[in-house]
Amino acid sequence: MSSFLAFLGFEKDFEDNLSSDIGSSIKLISVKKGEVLQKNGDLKAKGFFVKSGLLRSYTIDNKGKEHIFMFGPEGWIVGDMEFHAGAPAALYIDALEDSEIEVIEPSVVEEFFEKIPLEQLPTEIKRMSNRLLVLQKRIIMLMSASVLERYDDFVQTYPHIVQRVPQRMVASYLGVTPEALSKVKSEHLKG
Amino acid sequence: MSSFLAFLGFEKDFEDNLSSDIGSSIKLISVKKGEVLQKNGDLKAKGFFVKSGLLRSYTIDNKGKEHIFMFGPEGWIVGDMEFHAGAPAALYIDALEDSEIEVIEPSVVEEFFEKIPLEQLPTEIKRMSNRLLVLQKRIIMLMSASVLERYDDFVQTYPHIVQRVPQRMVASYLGVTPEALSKVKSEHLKG
DNA sequence: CGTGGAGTTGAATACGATCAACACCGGTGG
DNA sequence: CCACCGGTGTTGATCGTATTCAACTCCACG
Repeated sequence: MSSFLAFLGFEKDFEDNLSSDIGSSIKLISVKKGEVLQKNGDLKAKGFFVKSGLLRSYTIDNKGKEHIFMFGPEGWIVGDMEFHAGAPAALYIDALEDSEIEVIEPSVVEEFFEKIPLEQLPTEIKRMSNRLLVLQKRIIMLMSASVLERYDDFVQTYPHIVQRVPQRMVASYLGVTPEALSKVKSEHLKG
Repeated sequence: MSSFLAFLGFEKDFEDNLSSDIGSSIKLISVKKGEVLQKNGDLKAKGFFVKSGLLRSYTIDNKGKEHIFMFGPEGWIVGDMEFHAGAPAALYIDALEDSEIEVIEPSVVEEFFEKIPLEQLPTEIKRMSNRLLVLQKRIIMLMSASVLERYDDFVQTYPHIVQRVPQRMVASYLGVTPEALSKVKSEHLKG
């Protein structure tokens, strides 16, 4: 049984496939680097379970600048929380590497609720609450930590991601420009 | 049945008491304005269901500045997501008004999982996912919206809160200084 | 009255954004 | 093999915005 409630929380579950849980409504696709899976404004946002490769979700503000909301390496589920209301998607989602993706239709979530074994529930709940914790921490960092502190925290929390994405995307995730991150890092080395 | 999974997601549930669900491990307390319910570093963070009054959760950064993470008016549950790991609390929680509070021990969450009626589950899940959506939106706003945009969004989303807390606390929630918010607002009126 | 918290305003400062130039590297094609 | 190119990252100069520090007003409350 894979982590399905995790759809809601983008939780990691490395071991198996979603499709073994719920046969219907899940299809496997291959996407190439740069391919867009979901656009801002799309109706009926979907979930994307990453079997291999790397996705990202992001917004584009009214000045055309990208802001990365999250990265999705193997075993993670990338999705837009707007999905549950059937509301238009707030996030873009595209591939940073060639990837194998299982696409989860919103309707499957309902289906899942009727099928979940009870003993599985606490685990799923913990995974969701863990995601809430991650978002809580991100908000606190954005409000109260310096760029350097946020960068150090990111490197420590996601060391594998740092090596796979260009630095300008880390900057985007941290909420600063690539130039600012570059300068802060070089300042740090001198200090 | 009140919203208990909501503990994880700070969800609102106006109608009834938590204590009717699970007799044990819940105690009712009265706190006065200014009273501190939880400190940063406390072991075993608790949940606080607000029967009446108003709570807030916040951090204090290494320069001594407060940053409000959330407000908790009647019917909301305020808590620190660190609770689930038994980790030290990351947030302070105190009362902005005299309040009646039901204190939820972490152990009760486990107990709840064994008792929840199945037909209640989808509702609880939706509430949790709604909280994830709220946090997602907050992150996006912090990264991509101006102070004025964030303020307008806050007023529209929580009109009742704006009237009950001093403006400096709204500024703290938005991630700016009270002076900056004051100036942005007066600029806006002229324009 | 007087006191303290809240909000506003102004001046100086700090920090990140913006704009521009350049070095570096990895591919591609001549 | 080399010349070219696009993407990336660095650095510098300038600009804009929020922070900081300070003074002042306003009000609620003793």
